[in-house]
Amino acid sequence: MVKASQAPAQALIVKLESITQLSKKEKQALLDLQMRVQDIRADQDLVREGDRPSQCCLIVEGFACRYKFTDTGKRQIFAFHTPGDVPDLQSLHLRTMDHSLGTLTPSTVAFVPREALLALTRQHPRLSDILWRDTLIDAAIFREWMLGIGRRSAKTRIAHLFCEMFCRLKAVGLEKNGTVPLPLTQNEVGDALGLSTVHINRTLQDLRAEKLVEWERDVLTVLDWERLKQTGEFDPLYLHQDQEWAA
Amino acid sequence: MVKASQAPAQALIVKLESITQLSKKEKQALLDLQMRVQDIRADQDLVREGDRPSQCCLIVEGFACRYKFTDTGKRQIFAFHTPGDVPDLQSLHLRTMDHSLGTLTPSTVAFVPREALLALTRQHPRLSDILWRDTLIDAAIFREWMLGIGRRSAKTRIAHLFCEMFCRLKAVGLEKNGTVPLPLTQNEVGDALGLSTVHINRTLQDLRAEKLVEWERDVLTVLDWERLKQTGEFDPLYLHQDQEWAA
DNA sequence: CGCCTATTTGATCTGATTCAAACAATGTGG
DNA sequence: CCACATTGTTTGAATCAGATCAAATAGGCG
Repeated sequence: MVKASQAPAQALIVKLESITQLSKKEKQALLDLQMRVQDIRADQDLVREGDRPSQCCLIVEGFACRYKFTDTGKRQIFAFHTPGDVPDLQSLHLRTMDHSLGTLTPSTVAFVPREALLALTRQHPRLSDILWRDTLIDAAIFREWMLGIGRRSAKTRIAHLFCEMFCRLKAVGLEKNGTVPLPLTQNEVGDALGLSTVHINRTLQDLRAEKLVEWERDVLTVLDWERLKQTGEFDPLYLHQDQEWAA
Repeated sequence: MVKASQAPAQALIVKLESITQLSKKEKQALLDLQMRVQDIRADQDLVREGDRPSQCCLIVEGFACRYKFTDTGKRQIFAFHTPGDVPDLQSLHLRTMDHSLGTLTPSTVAFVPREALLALTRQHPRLSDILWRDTLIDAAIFREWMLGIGRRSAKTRIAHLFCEMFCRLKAVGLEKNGTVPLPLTQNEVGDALGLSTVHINRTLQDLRAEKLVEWERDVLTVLDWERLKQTGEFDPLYLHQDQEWAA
């Protein structure tokens, strides 16, 4: 039981340690965090626009995304989330959800009471800073996506997304010789990049033909990092993985 | 001297009080905040991508924006900022700027040392929460813009921006019978919405013809709020002006 | 095997871009 | 106070990146 309830916190620790070193005491505080772990099917909403959640979701395993629909029924995906992420950390300080959060694959999710997290920030100001920092990086990613959607070509956008996901997954130890898990459909990528599925498909064929990446059976393989980076106009600065000031 | 140095903090207080009530002590702490006030010309950068600022900017008067260029020289504006905003509050926890911040009009800006703000968050956890909350609202606005750029038509996007600016300016007391200051060029609006200046101009003519708004000499007049809201698919939820949980 | 979901292809259409130039407003120096 | 420069708005015409519609193919799985 103890073991089972600690694995989830461990995912969070790995994620936060990809940002900065944690003290023994801080790690223990995270391990002591009250949480309810649950396995969830693919394509299930964890929180919905309009909800007033009293808990936050920690992705332990699987992929999730945040999204919202237009009045005319078009979906925009704002972010993809991977193990260790707390996609709705904003619920700590914003009562009502202005968008939804759902799983993309079968996932393990740990629900942490808002009150418990709030108490954590009071008792550990440094952890508070790190969590704040995490939401700021989240925002930086939004901006970068915005730049892509608003000003970059389809090809650049897709290459950029691949670069980003590769870096982020690598940071939490999910990269394995040039390969990361990326269990998304072309439709989902389209909704994330503001493009139609058809156009994603065609552009993907370019990228493949140019031998920059392979993307099959939910696994992304980077064949030529340098050229992919260049094609995607990718500069990882905005991911703030440098760790400075995260102390 | 005292008076002059307090006016700037007052702008911040007004802004934060549009989010939640502040105690006397908290207000005093803000008034005591160390800051250097400066008048700045239009179109000047306050902070640049790559900078490692040791201070944050408080807009006391005027309009500013955050932006970034594509490798091919296209600009995306991420946000417009108005008096009371601290557009680069993220510098509190992210060392390197991943985008730039510049004035749009002649402005008065107060520079607050990062250390002073950091100390403030340590001494006043509730102010810390409110500032964190503010950065989360910032992120919510990014998401909404993303939704617009990715999935909405030009007309909807522009109408939406007008709605948002109207609400935000009203919240800080800058609305005057259906009118708010909006000193932007069509080119700037284009760069914010991911559209060309020409297309902005043509779409604006539609909006005008439909008698939804007037926008002349830097002043936006809303003629038909209900239909403007509807055209812009505008739901102010994402601005989180409700004040709940901001305590 | 047969169902369901995802990918791929083909053909056509369109919202928005681009390029180019005219026009209007505002400010500047002589 | 006017000529002129500068910046922003408006118009027109041609073009294009990406959307849409429709249908075929391919995988995965109970």
